[in-house]
Amino acid sequence: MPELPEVETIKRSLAPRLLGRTILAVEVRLPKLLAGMEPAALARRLVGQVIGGMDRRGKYLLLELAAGDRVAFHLRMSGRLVLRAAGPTEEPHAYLFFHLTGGEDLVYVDPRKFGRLYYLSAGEKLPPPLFALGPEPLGADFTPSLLAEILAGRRGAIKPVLLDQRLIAGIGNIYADEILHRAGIHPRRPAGGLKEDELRRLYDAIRGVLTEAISYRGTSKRDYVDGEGRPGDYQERLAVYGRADEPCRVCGHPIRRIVVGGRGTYFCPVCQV
DNA sequence: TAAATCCTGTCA
DNA sequence: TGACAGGATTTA
Repeated sequence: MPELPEVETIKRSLAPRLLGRTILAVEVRLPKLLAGMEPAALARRLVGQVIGGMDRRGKYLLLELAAGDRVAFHLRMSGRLVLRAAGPTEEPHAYLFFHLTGGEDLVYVDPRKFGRLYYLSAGEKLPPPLFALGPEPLGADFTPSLLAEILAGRRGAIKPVLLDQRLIAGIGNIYADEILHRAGIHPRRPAGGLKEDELRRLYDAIRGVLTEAISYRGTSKRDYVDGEGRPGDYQERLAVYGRADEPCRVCGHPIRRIVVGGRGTYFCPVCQV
């Protein structure tokens, strides 16, 4: 579900409200969420710890504990992390509860059960999926020349490259399509074959689309809400994603849907070459 | 490079 | 009823 702008929005909505709170109890209703760890072991580690802040790496949401340990959430397709008043819940897909001081619970809800949680001890090496992440596309070190390096020599289509978290961290299916439309690049173009001006447009589109989407607090197509349960607004700004047969906002030609790298892909056959 | 897999919900 | 869904890993 959530891509970089959505995870960033959740982080911003939760961070000020979680800061300084103590975890009183942990309740796990879906053990497989824990990626190998026993529910009792997680509770042992967390109870009594004070929350020091939140961070984001790619699509991972990091809950930072005052002692230096961290909890990494990956929400995958349908995960939500929300802070709300404590109390018994029979909500069908609420699978993890952090009971906090201040009378609120941090609750993880995930109908499709794809999400995962990793406990990261202070100073410990990151587990493979986090360790292997590519650069942050909004970070200072993500430069046009770094993008050129990442794409150089790749014969595969550009869209799956944008989706590969080991190459660039945080772009998902919605924003890959939006970025390629803004850049005027066909999703099946070989990644290593872009001309210099196309590379520059792609770079600007990556930073521009992601930054704009954050300012609109993410895209809510179905499940996504921020840490307070509020949907985002960027769905109203989407140029191509989910708009098959509707007119391109730039040229009026109908948007097409194809499959690229196994993912539904929306693009304008006139604007994107 | 593609398909299967993990899951449930929604929509045509 | 079948197709599809904002993700990622494993297998062929």
